[in-house]
Amino acid sequence: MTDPHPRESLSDQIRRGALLSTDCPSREVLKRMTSLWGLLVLMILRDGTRRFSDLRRAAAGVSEKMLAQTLQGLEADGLIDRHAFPVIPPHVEYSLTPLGIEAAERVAALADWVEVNLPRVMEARATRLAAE
Amino acid sequence: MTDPHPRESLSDQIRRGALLSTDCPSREVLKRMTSLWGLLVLMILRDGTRRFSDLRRAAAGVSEKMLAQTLQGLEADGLIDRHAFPVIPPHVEYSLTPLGIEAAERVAALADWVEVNLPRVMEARATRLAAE
DNA sequence: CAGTATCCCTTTTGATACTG
DNA sequence: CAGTATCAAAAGGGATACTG
Repeated sequence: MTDPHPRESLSDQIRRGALLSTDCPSREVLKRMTSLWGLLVLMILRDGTRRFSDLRRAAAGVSEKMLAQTLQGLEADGLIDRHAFPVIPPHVEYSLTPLGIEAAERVAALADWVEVNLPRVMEARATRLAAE
Repeated sequence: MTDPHPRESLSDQIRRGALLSTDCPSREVLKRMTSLWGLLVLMILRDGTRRFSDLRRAAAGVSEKMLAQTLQGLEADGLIDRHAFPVIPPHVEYSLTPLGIEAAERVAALADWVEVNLPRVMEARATRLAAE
């Protein structure tokens, strides 16, 4: 079994097809982080610990199924912690791990860039539309 | 028509549902940037101008349909430039716009983080698996 | 070469109902 | 409360054939 991530530049990895190739796990990790709900969960949890139902409210529009799926994926990746209190009714809290804090920062940087530059993007779309 | 992006903190926008709400265009922009092919195209073009067929080779596995669709989306967003030479056979070159260069940097930062920290993520997944 | 058009299959997602 | 199970709807994406 060869290491799919030798020490070479990122663009070299792209050329070699290692980065994000179908069989590279990084693709899945990136997907979970940049999916709409994954991204929202990471950003919401930057503000602190949240319960399942809090997250449902904060990530407006998410279904129970998708939220549960998203949380499980991020937890498996080690980006968030799940702490269940053994009480009835159930009480479960989610929070970012140190790894998740780092990840959330990058994701937030990207989302922030889009928010800040959205006017420029919208202008580009309008200009293009007007030209037709 | 009210401005969906007033000057308030990002987390306030999330709470208000403005960021990435179904009817906010930022969601679509982010989606194009973080889609597998969108991300790859942005990163490949960081190395310089490429022709359509070059991109097909560089982004191994992409279909003509998806590449064309991706390029049109990124072009409409003002992230890449399309320059068609009026010759036969056709010759079309794609490159990053100044806006696209900024965007590509953020995307690359995220992808780099995932690549660098993949071992930590994989370890988290393995640990979790072993605990069952 | 650089696409577009069409068909079809797979994956994703949402609604709803149910459980510990 | 915090999920799981199930089914139907919708979107995503590939293979192929065709065009300027």
